[in-house]
Amino acid sequence: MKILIIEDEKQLAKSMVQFLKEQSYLCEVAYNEKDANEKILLYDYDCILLDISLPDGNGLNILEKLKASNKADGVIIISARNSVDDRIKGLNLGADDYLSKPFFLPELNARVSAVIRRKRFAGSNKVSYHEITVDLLGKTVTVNDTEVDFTRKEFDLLMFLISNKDRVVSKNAIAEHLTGDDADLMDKFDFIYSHIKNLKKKLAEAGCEDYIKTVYGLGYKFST
Amino acid sequence: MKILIIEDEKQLAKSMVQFLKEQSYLCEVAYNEKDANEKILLYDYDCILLDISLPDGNGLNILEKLKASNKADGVIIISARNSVDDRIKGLNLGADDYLSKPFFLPELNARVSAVIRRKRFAGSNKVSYHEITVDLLGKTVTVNDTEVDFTRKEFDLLMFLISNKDRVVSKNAIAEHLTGDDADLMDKFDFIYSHIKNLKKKLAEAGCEDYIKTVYGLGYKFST
DNA sequence: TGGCGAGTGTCAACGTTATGTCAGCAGATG
DNA sequence: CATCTGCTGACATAACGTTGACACTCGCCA
Repeated sequence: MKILIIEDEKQLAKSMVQFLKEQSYLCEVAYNEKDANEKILLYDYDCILLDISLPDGNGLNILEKLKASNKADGVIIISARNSVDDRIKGLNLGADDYLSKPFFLPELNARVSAVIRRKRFAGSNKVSYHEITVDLLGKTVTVNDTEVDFTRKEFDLLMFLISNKDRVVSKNAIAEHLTGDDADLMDKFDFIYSHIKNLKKKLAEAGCEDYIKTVYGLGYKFST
Repeated sequence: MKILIIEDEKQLAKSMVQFLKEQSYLCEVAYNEKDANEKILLYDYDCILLDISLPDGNGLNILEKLKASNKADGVIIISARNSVDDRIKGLNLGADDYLSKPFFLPELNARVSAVIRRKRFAGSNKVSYHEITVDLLGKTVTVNDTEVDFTRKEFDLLMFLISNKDRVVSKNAIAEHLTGDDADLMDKFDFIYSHIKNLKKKLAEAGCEDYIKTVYGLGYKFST
């Protein structure tokens, strides 16, 4: 189990490392954004402890990058107790959890192991549904062994629907998922209608009709 | 999405309910352990907000019971800032998250939706009653393996009746449940007659007659 | 740099569905 | 029987979803 600690307070970072090592985790530390980005490229961590308030840039930037490359899973945000907004932004950006400074080390441990436990059940890089296969890493979709082109938003939307197959996803959830956290878009659903429309169209052209069902008053559901 | 709030400070409970209702969650409140245990038996909640320090017994008891009956998933512990030990105990007992008092309501919301989002990946959520099966996530109802279409209100109503099976539910309770908190509708029952009528009709068409019984002067009862 | 084009979000008009209201009738109650 | 409660179908309308056309943005390449 490998953990990345992104934290500029060296003393704190040190004691975290020491403590987590005792729990037999492998730890690496990044003291700034640049450092962190490099490490993230090099290795897939099981858990990332991210201090939101770094000196050389907001930690949210890192989180955004993580999310963009589908690695935001397993991130625990660490923040000063008063920056509630950042924490909420972080959670909405896909962070798994957060911890307020100052915290107790046993608490850190409880959270880290909870996150790792959770990630185990997350699964692989390909998601299939009948004749549709989505490759998360390659960002491609194949229907009956033919590759179909989707734009990025369409891809994200399809992903989101498929990974929630047989469940109704609310438009709120979709908006949240597609925009990250663009407050302006959160309560406007027109753009969702647009994407749903395009997605349905492309799927239909590929021979997949009626997979996306609208659930009146609630949202959409991917099912047969 | 249904949330149970276990909290003895009535004023706080009230503002939580108000806020969460705005986010379109259905809320119920229990002010003490006894009350809480009863409600937990009656319904599967999507999320339980549990104040650890209740007057009539430690909230951890409730959590232990929840865990014993496999319902600890989705519990968010609420505790006074200083009782760190309780929080750690809670997390180790399987609670999903915690929140320190005092907290900001948007933070509550972020955590609740995170917990619910997480639960989505746990597996489907179904409730059965004889030949009727209700899929809460898929928002579908199957009767003898045939899917039956219900509108949202009908679905909610059916859910409410089933989750109170064998008990008389007053029209007041139904109105409260269906409208959220629309004061205009609270004392008008015509719309309930309407929904009951439609519900009965659709159930009858699917082969389920006489499940919904009228209790003159009191309300309705779902039973065989 | 400036212009092109795909990708995204906005909008208005329209079709669809759900939901509450009502008036009158039916059934229960005492 | 008088009264109160509940049932029903028809209806208005508000909420919702769909569509196509369009405007804006942003990366890309000349």
